[in-house]
Order: sequence, then structure tokens, then C-alpha cells
Amino acid sequence: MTEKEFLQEYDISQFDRPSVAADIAVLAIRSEYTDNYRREANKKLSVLLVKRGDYPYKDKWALPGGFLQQNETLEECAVRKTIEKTGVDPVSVMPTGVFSELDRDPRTRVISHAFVSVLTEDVDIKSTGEAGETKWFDVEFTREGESCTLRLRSDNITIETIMKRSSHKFGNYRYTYISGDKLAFDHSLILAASLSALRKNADNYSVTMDFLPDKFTLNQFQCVQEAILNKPLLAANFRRKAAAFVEETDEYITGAGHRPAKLYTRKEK
Amino acid sequence: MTEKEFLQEYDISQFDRPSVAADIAVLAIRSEYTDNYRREANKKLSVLLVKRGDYPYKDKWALPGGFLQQNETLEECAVRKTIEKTGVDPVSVMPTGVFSELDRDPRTRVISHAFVSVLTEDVDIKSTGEAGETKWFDVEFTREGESCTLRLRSDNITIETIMKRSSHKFGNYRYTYISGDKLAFDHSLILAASLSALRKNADNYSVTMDFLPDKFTLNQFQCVQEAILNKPLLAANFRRKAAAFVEETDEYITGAGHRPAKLYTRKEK
DNA sequence: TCAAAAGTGTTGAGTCTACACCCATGT
DNA sequence: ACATGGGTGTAGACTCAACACTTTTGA
Repeated sequence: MTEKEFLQEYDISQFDRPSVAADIAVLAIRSEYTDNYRREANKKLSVLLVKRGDYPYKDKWALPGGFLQQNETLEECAVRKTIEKTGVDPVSVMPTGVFSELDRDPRTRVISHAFVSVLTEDVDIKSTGEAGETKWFDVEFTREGESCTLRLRSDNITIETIMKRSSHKFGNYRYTYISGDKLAFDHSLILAASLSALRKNADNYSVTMDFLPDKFTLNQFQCVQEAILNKPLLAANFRRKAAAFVEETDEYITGAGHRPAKLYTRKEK
Repeated sequence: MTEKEFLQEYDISQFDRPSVAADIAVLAIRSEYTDNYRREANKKLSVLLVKRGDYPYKDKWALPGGFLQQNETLEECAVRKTIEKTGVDPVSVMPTGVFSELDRDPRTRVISHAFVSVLTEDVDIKSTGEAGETKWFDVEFTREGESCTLRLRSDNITIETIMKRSSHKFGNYRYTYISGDKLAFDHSLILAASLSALRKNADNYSVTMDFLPDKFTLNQFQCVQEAILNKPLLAANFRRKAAAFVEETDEYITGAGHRPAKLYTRKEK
């Protein structure tokens, strides 16, 4: 069955209203390998993609996601679909935008709600990569003037998309495709918009903190912040600014070959 | 026909998926009356509400809004519905959140997309108030500790709702009803969330500017900013900060009984 | 003439950046 | 011992709130 046949047989008449879906960019802060027992590993941002098994966009890589069920909210849908399709629990999800353009999906009208999640604790990548259908891709998202480049890399796969940053009304950016590889549907554009929404919001430290575990060191916090903003921060200054958002505990992390780090919690309010 | 009969006769079986809707808080900066030809009028924030003519929530006040059609995006739907129901053109609309809780609407499952619009030029209120079905309400939205009060006033109508600010994940607040009057559906909660999203975003001056006309004076800009943030700003400081976001023209506004004000435009990028 | 907004200058308080420096630890 | 991250101090640059002051207008 070709994609064309598939689409012809798709009974669009049963749908006289849009379908409602959630798509989610699950990001992880991954540590690069280091052979120095003391030195902190470099951190890279990765995104979790799923290879589509069916038409449309068969064999293309896509963000996990799917249609909303009657007994769940959109946030619950995003979490459920991610677990079903990848085995990864995205823990908490942040909304990043709604995509309601008319021709997003060749089957029928679909309104997609985009979310982003950042996993700040080490993820066991092997357990999620079964059958080659689910993979983590290193993310590089850069901008030179008008055009933005989204580069996704995993093993021997590279997906590179050139986009234009178009609208910036109300502080939110949208992107349009120019050239290069594409993810399924408009997922390249959704991923780009979600990354820029995440970066914009992460300027406020409290947003970043919502992705951290209950107890964390200031260095963990800083690594997440640096990975999201994609720039290094001076530890001395970071810790002073972060102090306004956290509360000390009397627990420490030891065993890293240097002075123990105090654990902190999110400050309420 | 009572509300109960109406709901019993509503054929819910025709819907095996959620309906998709947009609801919009149209705000206007309204000038209070002044008898001094020179003195600038006080500015008040008002919201446009529609009295429901049908079940459910017959005779309750509601935000304008309605169901998405197949040939429009959600933004277009919000604009179309506002014009249809009130005769007011909201010009440009900012998304403020999605409400996908299961029991928002007694008829069937409805996913509502909230928008806000701020009208910065004087609106002819009389032309929109036909048949008493559409009215502007002065808005007061205050918070003391845990509980928030939303007070809406128009002529002899006062709608006062007490709510609790509940979740603040990722920088966005949600509200839950405690006591007092209610708008139709969960529109009190949507309005509260939209107002706080607007205030949060308006910290960035460029968001406020997206609601201004193509040419504006710095005083106009400041009045909008003050109405949204609900606090006075020092003109000298405001103008220096705003300078980064605007470009001069060589046009002036005269006739106000004082030195002419230069017109500015939004600075691109 | 004069009150009001338009617009500029200045001062002192506070914040942020960069860097120097000491502390505590596991190998 | 020592490299490394944990953590504090501080000088200079920068930003910002407050207020004083001058300019220009219409009635």
C-alpha cells in the first residue's frame, strides 16, 4: 500500500471536526563520556524521537504524541503517549504552543498542542532504544540572522533543517521551513518553536527549577540552565542569583573527589 | 424548556471526540470623564462580556467565543466569533492558555483555547451594547495572600468572584473557584488566567507594543502599560526604557493644550 | 498667563560581571 | 599532594527609581 492509496482509503467523512492531539519534545541533559574521575562531564541536550511505522510519513522521525482520549487532559495525553511510544516518563510537561494551521496533517484536520519536558537526571538510553524505533538525538539549534539551523544527530543519522524565524508577536516565535531534511508532519517547526519557548521561559530560573528533582545541588541546577540556554555561566554569580529561588537542606552529596555539595529544594512561592 | 430538559435532549452520541473552541478576553483601555481640557483622563481596564441567550448558563455573562470551523485557525476563530457576537474587532489576539479539563462544559467535552486582546484606541461603547446582550465591564483583579478577587462592574451590575491561585508551574498561574458570582462555564477562571498571563508578559514592553496602533505617542504606550500592570510609572524613566523598543517618526500630535508629542513606531526586531 | 504634558539631566542605590581567593574532598 | 568543584568577597560597570528642571502648547 502506497502513501497515496492509504490516503485515498482514509475515510475523512467520519470527521466533521478537527482531531485533537498532543506532541511533546522530551529533552534530556546527557553527560558526555569523561575519563577523569573528578572532572564534571560536559552536558549535551538531546531530544527523543520516534520512527513512524505507518503512513503518513512512514519511516520518518517524529516527536512522540497522539490523539487525545475522552478521559484525559492534554497534559495527561502528552505523558501517556510518550510512555506508550518510548517507555520514557517525561515527568512534568510545559505547554509551548498550539498548532492549528489547516493542512498540518494529510489525513484530516488536526489541532496539535505542543509540550516540552526536560529530564534532568541521567536517563538509561539503552532501555529506550528498542528495535531502532526510538532514539535520542543530540540537539543543536543555532541562528544566524534570518535563518535558523536545527541539527539532530544520533549515531550515523543526521537530520539538518534550515528554517526561517517568522513571527515574533507577543514574544513567541514561529518558524517556517526553508530547506534540508524534515521530521514527520510539521514536527521540525514544532520542535523549533518549543526550543525557543523553553529558552525564553528559562530566563526565569523558576521555570528551569520545575524540571529538577525534589533535591538537587546548585551545580545540577546550573548544568540544566546552561544546557537550556546553551551558554556557560559563572558559578559564583549563578549561585547568588539562584539563592533567591531555593532553600537549603542539611544534606550533602559526597563521593565526587571534591568538597561535598549541599542539597537544595525549590523555595515555595 | 429547562436546562435539565435541554441537556437530556442534547445528543451527546454524535460527539465521540472533543469539540474545539476559542474564548477571548477583549480588554479596552477606557478613559474616564474629565472636565479639564488639558488634563489627561484616568484610564481604566474593561472587559467585553456577552449575556448568554441559550442553555447552558442561560442569562449568565460569558466571554465571547465559540466552536472552531474547518476553514480557520484558532486565532481566526477567536476574531470571527468576537465580531459575530459583539461587533467589536479585536484586531490582534494573544494566546493565554488551553483549558482541557473534562467537565468544563455540560453538553460535551470541549477544549477551549483562551486568547486576550487589548484595544488601545478609544472604542465606541454605545455601538456595541445593543439589546443589553453585550457590555463592557470595568475590571479589578486583586490578590491578598492566597485568595484573588475579580470584580467586574457595569452600570448596576457587579460580578464579584473569589478565587484561589493554585498552580504556578512553568510561570503560568491557574485559578480555582472559591465563592461569589460566576461567569458562564469556567470563564471566570479563564479570565483570571488570561489577565495574569497578560500581566506577566507585559513586563516585556514589546508584548504591550503589539497591541498599539502603527503610530503612537510614548504617553499612549505608557497608559497601556500602566493599565495592564495596574500601577503608575514615572514618565521620565518609562520613556528611556521604551526608547529601546520604538523608532521616531517626524510627525507630531498637536491640539492637546500642551507641547506636541512625537509619534513613534515599533522598532523592527 | 499658566497648567499640563513633553522631554532631558542627575544623583544615589542597587544589581550584575568578572575574577581572585579559600575550603573540603577522593584518589 | 593536588586537581577539582563548592563556596565567598569585591571592585568596577552598568542599570534603575526618584526627582529637579526646561520646553511648548491652547485656552
